[in-house]
Amino acid sequence: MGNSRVTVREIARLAGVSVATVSRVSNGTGQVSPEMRRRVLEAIEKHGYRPDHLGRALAARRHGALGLVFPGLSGPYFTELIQGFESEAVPSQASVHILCTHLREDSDAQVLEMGRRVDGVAVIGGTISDTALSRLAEMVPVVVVAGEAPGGVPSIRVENTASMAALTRHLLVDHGLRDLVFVGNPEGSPDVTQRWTGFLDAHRSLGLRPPAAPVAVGLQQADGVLAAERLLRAGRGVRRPEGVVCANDETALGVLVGALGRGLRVPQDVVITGFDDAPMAALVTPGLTTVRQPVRDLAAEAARIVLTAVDRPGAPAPGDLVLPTEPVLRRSCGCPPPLTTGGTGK
Amino acid sequence: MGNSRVTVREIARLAGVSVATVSRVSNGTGQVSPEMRRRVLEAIEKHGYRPDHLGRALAARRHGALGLVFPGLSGPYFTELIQGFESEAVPSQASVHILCTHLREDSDAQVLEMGRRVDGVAVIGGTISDTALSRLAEMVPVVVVAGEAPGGVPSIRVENTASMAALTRHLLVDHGLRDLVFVGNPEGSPDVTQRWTGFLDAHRSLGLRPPAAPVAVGLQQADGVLAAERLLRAGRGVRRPEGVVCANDETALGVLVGALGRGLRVPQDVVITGFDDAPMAALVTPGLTTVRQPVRDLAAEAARIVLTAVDRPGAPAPGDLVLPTEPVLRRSCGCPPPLTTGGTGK
DNA sequence: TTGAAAGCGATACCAG
DNA sequence: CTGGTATCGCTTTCAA
Repeated sequence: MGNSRVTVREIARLAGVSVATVSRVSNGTGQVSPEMRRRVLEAIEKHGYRPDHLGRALAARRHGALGLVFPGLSGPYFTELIQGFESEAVPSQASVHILCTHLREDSDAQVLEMGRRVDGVAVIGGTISDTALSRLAEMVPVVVVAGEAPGGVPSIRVENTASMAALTRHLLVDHGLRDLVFVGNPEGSPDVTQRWTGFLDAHRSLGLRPPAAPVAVGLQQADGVLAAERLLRAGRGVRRPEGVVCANDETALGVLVGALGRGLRVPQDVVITGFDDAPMAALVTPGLTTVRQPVRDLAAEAARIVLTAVDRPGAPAPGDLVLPTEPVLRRSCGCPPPLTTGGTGK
Repeated sequence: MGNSRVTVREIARLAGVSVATVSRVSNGTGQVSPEMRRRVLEAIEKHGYRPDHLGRALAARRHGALGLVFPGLSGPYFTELIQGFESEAVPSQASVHILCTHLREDSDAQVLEMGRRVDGVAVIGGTISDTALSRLAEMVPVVVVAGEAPGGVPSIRVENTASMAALTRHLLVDHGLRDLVFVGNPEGSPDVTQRWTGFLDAHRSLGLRPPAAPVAVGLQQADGVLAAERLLRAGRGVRRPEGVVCANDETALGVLVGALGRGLRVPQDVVITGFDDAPMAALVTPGLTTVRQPVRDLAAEAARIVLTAVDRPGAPAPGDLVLPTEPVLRRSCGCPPPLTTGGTGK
């Protein structure tokens, strides 16, 4: 009961009305007499008619879809991002197209192709070239998430530098640590670049010499394990750092696993910090000191920006939004355990 | 230099040819004289014409898009799944729509709505109701991934029961362990159901009594930490299990972190195993004993099945595919460390 | 209030 | 080879 191949014309014929009337009824637009409406609804019901998305989209010249471009999604961060984005898109009847440019050569072309299939796009910072980004922005509304956007393109990100500097200062001043290392590749993502900058800033403002270079690894847990292997191997001339400041929670957890697996005690033998405040951060033993960032809100707001731009092509660009972040001190930096389990703040 | 608002008619007029010829040139179909072709290409180039996706889709009555439905993506498993799916879809010019039904009430309706926007859908098992699945299958080709499909709908999954039984037997027989527990919720996903069955089978075939119930938690790392808290708390009358068999690697890693964080030694104090052979499994210390499953292939094959069905509507359903899996014995079950780091296999 | 008809942008059949 | 034209399914003037 309800072949999906039924068209407006079909319904119009069966109800003995014009296609215009069927369209009006099925969209609730315009005025239709009760009698006509009844006849149409009956036919619609009986044949399970649902207006074809393509026909409608072509007439409206609107896809009813939003795009989301990733470098190569992995881990809780991207999961949150997708869900936050969806939480705004779905209620607006917009489906979500995703594209992982991960390691592909033709990613610029693919993103442009996506631009022809959606009404607007959110691009994660550091994913495609600025030229591609600008060209994309010429075809549809675009917002850059967690990164800098070329002129005219709005962006949204979280505060990285100051909070990472604060966290680093906490380690240097409150815990009196020296020999900190930074785990993460500043080349890879704008977020990491800014966090590395914050790490350096903290050192400099205290007149301390920061390490010359970061431990440039990726952002996955496995990368953290690799970093731990490099940093924490027993003895061997190389001095073990007092603290490992990681670009995100995932790598921090990887380092933590690596440390614990080697029999090291955290924070007594080595201090470890992350960035994100992922669910795991509060659960591991010891709890992970980190910086809380509102990933879900970030993505939801990105979706809102794009949707608004789609609805009102004339509106002024929203510029660059920066969402606040907040250090969360737990046991892994040497702070005393909180009175209740879990995080410090509510 | 190329406004995207140019249409076939525009190009036709500018090149002094008919729209049919423009279409032929831009699609490479039919025969066109070199002279015409040159004129058309020139106009196309000059105005940066690219055929509109909606117009084309409507004419072809084909969206050029595939859908992927998740329960609520999280962790490396879903990451792999998406990338595997994309790896097949993208070369076929199909964009990927995703939908996370996670915790939403109207997920059935949303999946049906998706069915109207794509040419075919892959649904992760246990995500939507069987009725919704059947109705979806009436509108577009569908394949169920990692789950059972109602009659007529093809499915693809990995072998779970036998490999989990083999792994469990290994613990019971080769390592002489008793008091094993299973971490994972069989209600939540078909994969877990089958793994729990395998766990039970191994006990029964050896005449041993398995635990009455699993530790029913989710599939994320955080759930593993919670399970560890419940299972490994010090002393307290409750006897600590000798081995913790987890439904996937993520929870196993969570349990591992929980165990190490409590100062327990693995495998000496407690044995831990997973399922997936995620990248982390080979990297942690001790290496995680697990079962390797080809997640990427699973998703790629799912995409292939859908694409084939889309291209050849008449073709017979491919039935139910089961991809092989393979136990990977590492240190966490008590096996001796391998000669080289990493897994046992190649 | 209702219907006829003109698009939306592209494809493909059928003559010429 | 090439062009005119119907068609895909729906929305939306514009008259009646």
